[in-house]
Amino acid sequence: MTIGDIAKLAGVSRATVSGVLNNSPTVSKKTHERVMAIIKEHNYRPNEVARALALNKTGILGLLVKDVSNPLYSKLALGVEEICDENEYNLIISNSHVDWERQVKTINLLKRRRVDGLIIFPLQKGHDPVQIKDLQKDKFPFVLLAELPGIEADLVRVDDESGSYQATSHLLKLGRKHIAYISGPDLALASERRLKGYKKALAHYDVPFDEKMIRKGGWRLDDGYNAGLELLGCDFQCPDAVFCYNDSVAIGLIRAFMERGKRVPEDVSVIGFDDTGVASYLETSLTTVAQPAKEIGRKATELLLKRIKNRNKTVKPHKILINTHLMVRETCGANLKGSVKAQVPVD
Amino acid sequence: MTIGDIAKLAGVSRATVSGVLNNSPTVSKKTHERVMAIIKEHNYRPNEVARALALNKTGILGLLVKDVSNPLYSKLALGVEEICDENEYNLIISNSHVDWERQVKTINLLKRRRVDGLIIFPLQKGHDPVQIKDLQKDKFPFVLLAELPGIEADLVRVDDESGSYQATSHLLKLGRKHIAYISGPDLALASERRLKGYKKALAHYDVPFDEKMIRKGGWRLDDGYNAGLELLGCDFQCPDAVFCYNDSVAIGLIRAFMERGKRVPEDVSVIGFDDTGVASYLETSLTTVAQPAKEIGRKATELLLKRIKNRNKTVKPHKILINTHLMVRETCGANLKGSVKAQVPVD
DNA sequence: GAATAAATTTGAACCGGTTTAAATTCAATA
DNA sequence: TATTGAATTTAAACCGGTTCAAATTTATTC
Repeated sequence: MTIGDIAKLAGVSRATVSGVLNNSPTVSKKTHERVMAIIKEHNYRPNEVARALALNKTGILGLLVKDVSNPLYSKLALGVEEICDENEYNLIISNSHVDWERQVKTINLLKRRRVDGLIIFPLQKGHDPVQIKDLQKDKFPFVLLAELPGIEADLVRVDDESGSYQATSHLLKLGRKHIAYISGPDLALASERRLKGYKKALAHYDVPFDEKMIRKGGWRLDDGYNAGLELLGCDFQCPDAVFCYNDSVAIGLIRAFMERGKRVPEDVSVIGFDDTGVASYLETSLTTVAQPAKEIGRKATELLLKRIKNRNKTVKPHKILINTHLMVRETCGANLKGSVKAQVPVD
Repeated sequence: MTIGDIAKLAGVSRATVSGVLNNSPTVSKKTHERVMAIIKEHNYRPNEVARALALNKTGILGLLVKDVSNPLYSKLALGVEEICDENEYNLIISNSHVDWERQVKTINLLKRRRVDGLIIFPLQKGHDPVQIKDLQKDKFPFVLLAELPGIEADLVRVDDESGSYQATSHLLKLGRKHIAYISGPDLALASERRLKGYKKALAHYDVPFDEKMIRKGGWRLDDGYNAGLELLGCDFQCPDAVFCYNDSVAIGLIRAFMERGKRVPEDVSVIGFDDTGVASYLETSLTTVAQPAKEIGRKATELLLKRIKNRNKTVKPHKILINTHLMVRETCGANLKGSVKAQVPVD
């Protein structure tokens, strides 16, 4: 069934059928109804590929993240999808798997497919992001989900610094004085920003900054576990609170502490980052800085759609910072063991 | 840049450029090189939309699941993507959000987009799956990820019965005699199959089946928590082991038990289902029946690609059952508290 | 009823590729 | 050198829509 078949059946031209499909005001009510009836009867659905070719617009967006099976990204994808849905867009999701070559190949393929725009969580550092620069040169609509040094483009990300400031302040307000920070992987700019927020909070509460309280972590449970052991093995003042780069690190660290007889939160308060779901499932539920991933996805998509509308115009890049939420649970010591419900995330 | 532009620059016809792009053996080596140079020089990339229209093939697959942010589905998506990647396909992921209307709309939109095939986790029961039947009538290539009563189609799913049999047998081998089963939501056929495997194991070990040991659960932490309280509140023999519909239910149940002074695994063994990631993060790590979601995704995609190749031929439906893996951790009582590494999932 | 204006419909070109029969070029053979 | 056959290239049609100037139909006015 093509538009031609319908036209023949209805005894009109293809142009008229096209008009009917697009609710053009120039087609008469009578023809509209007659043609529509035939369309329904034959269950005809226009070929979006042909439409895309004619309109130079596919109605498809591309989302490139490191790994959708990371809850942070899948929640984000949910937000993207929500806005896509409202605008009759579809979404192609691809994973870079932290492989530079895959990032390049994927972006190229999506460009060939003529997606209307891209949302990219770019690999940072290590290589020169030529393809991203090319996108910019070609005025191809895209939004970044992480900063890329030297590139001024639309960007949506969480406000790491303020999130970290909040978390650290919370610990300080609970009376903790010796707060350690377990950093993320070397490549993460976010880790640096969180360190900044941490320092800011210390300064604000007149607590001296101690270099020894900064430990190299990572992003996996192991990294936290090892960092925990390291902290315990030192001869200096053991921290009475730890702020971790993410939840996995926090959980690993807690395990190390528990194994060595340190109680959480009685002896040591712990706060994580992300709130990707595990946090509330733990026996002693994890206090953490929640990233509203879905919200990030929504905002990024809205920004992208705007950019698509103004494709040729030169609008200066927008940078949107999304606020985190401190999810106060048990490991920080502020809450007693609570009911099941209170600990389950809402979103 | 279009194929025509390149043709002009190279002083050949569009057909020749097309031949070059597709490595047609009829174009001479000399022309191939000359045209290729110009293509590279101008960084020309063929428009896949136009190609799709001409070839009647988009190179895009659709994946429809309930919710990608469910780790089970996002892992599955990863497997799908892997095979897509190998075959230069892209993947549109959509979520039904357990909403029948959305399922209908999504399938229709993806058909309009002329995706080459669909992988569908269909909503079960409740409604008549007309669109799925339509797909079948139209010989549209698709693979299901869950059974649909009355529909014979390509299907890939986990072998619930054998997984459940394994888990129950494991508990029996550990000497447990009073094993409860907390079921899933009413609509899940999987829950029924797991019950079957449970019964089979009991029978095999000559342990009498007790109706009172079957409890209605669900799929959320709360459901498990409530089921746990219910079990404890009864006046009959309290179970010494519980097999749960999924990990969330298991975790909820464990929480209820712990709160009432029952120790896991000392007093009660617990086994979950899915192994979606939380299991290994718990203080007492959860023994669970792992669904190899990625593998399911891979197999489903391979099956779909085959179906696409044989689009017009009538190949009888394939039904592939994927084996589960029993992840023996701590809550079943078979393992002592182990090292961190042993508990972290591999895939 | 003719003239004119307004409403509706349509033919043909276009989007950017692929395909194939026919035309052209090239090389080998007589 | 002319002939023949193979290798290469090309023109034109096609995929299934949209668009818009021009043609046609309908309605309005005198």
